[in-house]
Amino acid sequence: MKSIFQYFQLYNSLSKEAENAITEICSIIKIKKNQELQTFGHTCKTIYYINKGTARIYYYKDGIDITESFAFENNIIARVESLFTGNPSRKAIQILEDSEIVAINATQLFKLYDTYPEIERLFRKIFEVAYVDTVNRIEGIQFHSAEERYNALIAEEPNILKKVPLKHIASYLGITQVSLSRIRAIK
Amino acid sequence: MKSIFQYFQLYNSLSKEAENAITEICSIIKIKKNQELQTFGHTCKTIYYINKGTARIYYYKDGIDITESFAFENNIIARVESLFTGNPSRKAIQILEDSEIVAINATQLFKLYDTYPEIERLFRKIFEVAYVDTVNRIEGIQFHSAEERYNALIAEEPNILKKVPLKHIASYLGITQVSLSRIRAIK
DNA sequence: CTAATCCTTTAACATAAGATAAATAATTAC
DNA sequence: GTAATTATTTATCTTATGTTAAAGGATTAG
Repeated sequence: MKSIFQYFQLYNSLSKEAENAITEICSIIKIKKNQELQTFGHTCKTIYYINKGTARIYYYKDGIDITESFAFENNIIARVESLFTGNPSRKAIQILEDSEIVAINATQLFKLYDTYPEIERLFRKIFEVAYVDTVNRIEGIQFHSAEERYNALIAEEPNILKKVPLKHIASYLGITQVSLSRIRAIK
Repeated sequence: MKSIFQYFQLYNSLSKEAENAITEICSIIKIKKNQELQTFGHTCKTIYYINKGTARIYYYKDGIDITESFAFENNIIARVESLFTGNPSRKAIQILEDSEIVAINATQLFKLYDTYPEIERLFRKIFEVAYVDTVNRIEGIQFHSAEERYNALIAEEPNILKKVPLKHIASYLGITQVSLSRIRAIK
């Protein structure tokens, strides 16, 4: 298991004091499959890091459950549309496998930015990369067929089929479950 | 015409020294319609602010010209997939109306981050908002019809039809020009 | 272990958007 | 101002994906 500080190291190295300051505002959550880590309607004040397990961000669109994104081991998950705007989130975070999660108190984190520019820099870089990933995802959505998008997802995250129900993969890909089933049947 | 510092003020206020430091690394570019502000293949080292005019980021996908995004007066435009990764950009920036552009030298800007945490914070916030916009755009692409997306774009940017050829609007919406023409004919 | 619930597939039909081609309309270059 | 180029529309045919319904599998609760 890679620690959160090894993950941070990929973006920006931190002094021991900065690491300690972050440790102070983190807590570990053990949470079971199908539980809600965060629910709808509140302003998001937490950034999560997945030590172990799988989660998804989802919302309801015309009463239908839509998966916005998945997060797997050793990655960050946050509802940025609320975290960065202060608006209440229309989205929830659901756990898809029994998980161990680090919860970072974002209110306190943003205060640490004043004392530790290195921490502000770390999270700036983390979200810059997430931003680039999102820009690239648009290209995938607009210019690949559903079949191509499905194959690309499997190639990128080969274990996803063991971790995530197909209905969530379908909505993440922007297609119906029936369509996904048809695509899978062809092979 | 709103100055770039009035625009920055919306995100984070700057000391006079920080403003001066930024001014030092900016230059003004006057550039005519249909010119390329930046071309393919180089690592992007510039962030642009549009004082006046219109621009788009585009790329070729299987030989077809695709518009990734538009930028209008008093907004930032940057090829973040190159700026934040250091990879050469597959994308170019084209000017769509005679324009006046502020070019910010990003290499020097990133150096200023070390001296002026307030500048790092400013750009962190600018790109956090851009990131949120991109996350929201995915929702629009996946769960609205082409007609709904077209209507939403017109509602959000009513003057776009005077500024931008329909073929660019079509590729931005992820549809063919023929499809867009059909959608427009219905009304 | 069994019943109930939830997940996935299959089938039949409907529809939005793609592909290609050709006709107009608008813009640009000389 | 005219010719050449570029942009937009229209028409026809094709195809991927949506919609609805129903059946078969898998998982979960008691």
